[in-house]
Amino acid sequence: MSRPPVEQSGGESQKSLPTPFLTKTYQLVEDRTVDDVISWNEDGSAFIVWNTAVFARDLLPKYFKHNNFSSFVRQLNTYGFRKVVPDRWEFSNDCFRRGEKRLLCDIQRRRISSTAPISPVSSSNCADERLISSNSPPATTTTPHATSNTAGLMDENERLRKENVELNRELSRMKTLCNNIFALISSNYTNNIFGNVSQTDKPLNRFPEKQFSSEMMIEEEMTPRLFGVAIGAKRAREGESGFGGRPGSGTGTPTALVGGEI
DNA sequence: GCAATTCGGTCC
DNA sequence: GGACCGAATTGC
Repeated sequence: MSRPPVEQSGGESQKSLPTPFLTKTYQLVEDRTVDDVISWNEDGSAFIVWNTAVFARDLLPKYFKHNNFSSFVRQLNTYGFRKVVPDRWEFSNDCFRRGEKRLLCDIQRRRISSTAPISPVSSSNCADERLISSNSPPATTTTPHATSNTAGLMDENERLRKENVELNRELSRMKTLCNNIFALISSNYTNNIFGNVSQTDKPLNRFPEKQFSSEMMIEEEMTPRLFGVAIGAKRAREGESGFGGRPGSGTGTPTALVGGEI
């Protein structure tokens, strides 16, 4: 573990070499022997400092000339890293990924105290991507520097278009899933409130008989809900005045349902 | 000259 | 209060 990295002085240098900070940080994250202190996240898109105290005390001095965690974080911010999870020290940069060390070359330190504005031509560099898009993934196999010309921009545009289609598809799936959840909750809730419909033949994982259309989804969205159940909406049943029971009193509480298999 | 480090400020 | 940034300082 933990030999301080050797500064690259030669090798493949048609690109600008990553700065020592980036290479050292990458080695730190890669070092499997300190995974309990700092490691990649599950998908390798970010790294996590699990123990900031140990990290600052034991690891920082080995790689840097200080043991100040806030200085380390300051450096990360300078290189465009973002803290991505509120309750833990997980930092992400689109060009800082497991197994993609060569992408480090595309991370650029933000200019400080210079009067020169950020170059508009090289705005596709990952370090500045936050100015444009906070979490778009890096270009896959094409060299990121190619995006500085028109063809590159068109490629990027096409890639984003495809990504957009895929995300819309995902959104649609999620809406359907949510709709099913609402329907399930509503069904169970109704059963609990109105009449003791025989519980024996109403297992929890039974999906409702009725199909939910997109119009119903819109209606659902327009209707105020409590725990996914529309409130203030007309009920088909007579003789009931609004909520007759307490939602929490039944077995169909949202937490119980959501916690289960859908 | 530039990167690294530190301190203090701003913003939400 | 946490996350991030600006600027001054330091060191190579």
